[in-house]
Amino acid sequence: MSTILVIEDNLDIRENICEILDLAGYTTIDAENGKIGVEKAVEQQPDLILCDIMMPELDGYGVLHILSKREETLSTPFIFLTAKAEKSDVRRGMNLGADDYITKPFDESDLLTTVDNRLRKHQQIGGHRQTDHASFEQLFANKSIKHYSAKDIIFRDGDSALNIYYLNSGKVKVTKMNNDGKEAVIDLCKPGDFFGYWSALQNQEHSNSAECLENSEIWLIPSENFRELVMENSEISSKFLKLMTNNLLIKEHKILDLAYESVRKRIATALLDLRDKYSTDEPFRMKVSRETIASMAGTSIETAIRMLSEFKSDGLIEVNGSEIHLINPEKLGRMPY
Amino acid sequence: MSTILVIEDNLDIRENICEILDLAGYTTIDAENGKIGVEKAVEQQPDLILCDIMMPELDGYGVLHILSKREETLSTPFIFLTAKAEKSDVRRGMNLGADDYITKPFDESDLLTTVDNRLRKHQQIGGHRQTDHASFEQLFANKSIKHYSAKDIIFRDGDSALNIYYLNSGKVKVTKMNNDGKEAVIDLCKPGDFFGYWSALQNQEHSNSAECLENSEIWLIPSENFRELVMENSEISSKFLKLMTNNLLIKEHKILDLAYESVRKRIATALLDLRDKYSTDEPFRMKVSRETIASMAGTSIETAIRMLSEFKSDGLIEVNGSEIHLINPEKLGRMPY
DNA sequence: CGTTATATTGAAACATCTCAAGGAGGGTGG
DNA sequence: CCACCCTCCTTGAGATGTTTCAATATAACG
Repeated sequence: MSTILVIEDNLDIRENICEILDLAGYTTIDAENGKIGVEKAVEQQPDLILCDIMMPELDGYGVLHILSKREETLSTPFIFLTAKAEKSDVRRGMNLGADDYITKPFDESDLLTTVDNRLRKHQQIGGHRQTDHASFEQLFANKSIKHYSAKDIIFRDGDSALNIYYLNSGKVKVTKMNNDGKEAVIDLCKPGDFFGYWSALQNQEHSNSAECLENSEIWLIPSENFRELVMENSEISSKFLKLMTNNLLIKEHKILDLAYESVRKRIATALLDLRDKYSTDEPFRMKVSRETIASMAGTSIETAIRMLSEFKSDGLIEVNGSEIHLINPEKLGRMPY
Repeated sequence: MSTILVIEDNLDIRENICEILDLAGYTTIDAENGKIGVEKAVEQQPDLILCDIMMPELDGYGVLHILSKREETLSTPFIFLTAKAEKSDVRRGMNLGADDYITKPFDESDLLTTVDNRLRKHQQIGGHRQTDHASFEQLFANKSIKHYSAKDIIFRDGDSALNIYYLNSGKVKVTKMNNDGKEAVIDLCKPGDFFGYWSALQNQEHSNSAECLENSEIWLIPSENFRELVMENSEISSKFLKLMTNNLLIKEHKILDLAYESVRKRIATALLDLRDKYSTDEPFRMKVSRETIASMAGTSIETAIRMLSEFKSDGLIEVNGSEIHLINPEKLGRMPY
């Protein structure tokens, strides 16, 4: 579980926050002023920092300023605590690079939701931003850029893997079809993801198909280049190893789900997956075809719809047309059956 | 599909063989004598060679002798065609390094089964032998060797990934359990396979468990070493990239199967998977618990048993106790529902 | 504004799971 | 060497979850 540093001068508030976070299963570190906060942040590298603005010694702005210069903490999510929602305070904090803010007094769920969202978002971006760094320039040296619209097929099962693909913007689903023409979603790609590279590594044909879910800009990298770089450049090969590891772990999990979980639960998981990939901001709403949802959960469209109606009457989601709106994602995740 | 070189001086027989193989979907190359055969073998590097023994110019032994010296063909499966099953002929051929032999006259299924088996076996060994080469010595430099008996747990979900594992001999299954305690087989390992390295790469805890199916010798490599080597040594990292690619493709397929195939078909697939991993020699027979089969197919033990009884009454398999014997694997693979 | 694609619902057919009970084999200790 | 226990395998029958087919409603699009 994640570690959270709480920097707050008021003892009561500090203890209260730590207690709530502890109960929610986070590990907490506390600091009673800005100076100590900075020290502990650099030393212990927490996964997220909650920090009061008004403090003696060194105020919240100062803490943020320092931490955003240091290598160790520069990308740690930073949330301000402000006594009252003074617009100007908040604006200044956000301009300095804070990720979010919470106004005091707050209730438990405010705190937990905000913390949770930021942690999740950070993991995504962490996975994302890594890719457009350093030695990846080489990889993109011979890229060609293509634009696709929704429903365009990027490649099909059986096409020879001439390129690997980097999704710069948009949404893409990677699917695989069985002999009866039923389709399963193997992967959902968000901006910053690579896809179609497994087969390219083996110098084979694509074993799956890729289709755009909305207008997308995709970078094509010749497989040849990719293979060479992977062989030579250990930075790139280890990056891809990590990508594939992640992928494998996700697929393992998916196998387990498909083997033994009920459709109801699989649909819930599909919705949460969609949120994790594509949430821009809470509350999460999104346009997805029922077909996509069904093929993410490995079930028929009708069954998928039935489950959605159940969720709707349970007050977990709202639906209008193809737009789905997650009202209570937490409960969706805790679904017992 | 694979390419097969047929070396045979008798025109009728040669054409007959090629025709059968063509119909079965193989690409064929033919050669009317040993000399031409050698030339074509070196030039076109077929995936398998069928070769008559008695031929003018250069006989079958000669062909085998030459080809087993050449880099290009040294590991290509080589099957002799002998006019009558003269024991001595056959023995001499096998001593020279032939992989199998077919006695003329033969019927279609003889030919196809033998060819099929050899191709499959070769792929396995190819996948296996690769690993104990060259720079893998470094990987094994700090290994410790452990012996486990059947049903021993090697690691559990949640253990920290201190080592990666190489199965030197025996059989291991890697499984993952869901909250209800139901287990799915994620991977079956045969000698020469690595396992438990995904989590080690990420410096995380194991996300699955590994259990021996029979007495096994396992080499443990400290994760630390492994991670360092992967970073530095591009030969190793690219080898593992390939391993993971394969793994991903297999898992993709498994996801599709679990999503939409009937239990009947999934059980058939599980049996064939077992054969592909563990067949020592045809006909295939093996001891596997019903539980393992069930968790490979993602179903309950009872259902797995019911399917096995169906297969039994359809004459596809034979069962005594926990030993299963595949009588008609081809038909098992072509199972329509 | 019509036409097509997509979403929704119902009811029956079907596959699979669960629970329950019995059988076969293998090993252990008396 | 036999009786017993334990584990694993097998079968039955009812309950349940899921799919399918068919009909209708709604949304999307040019």
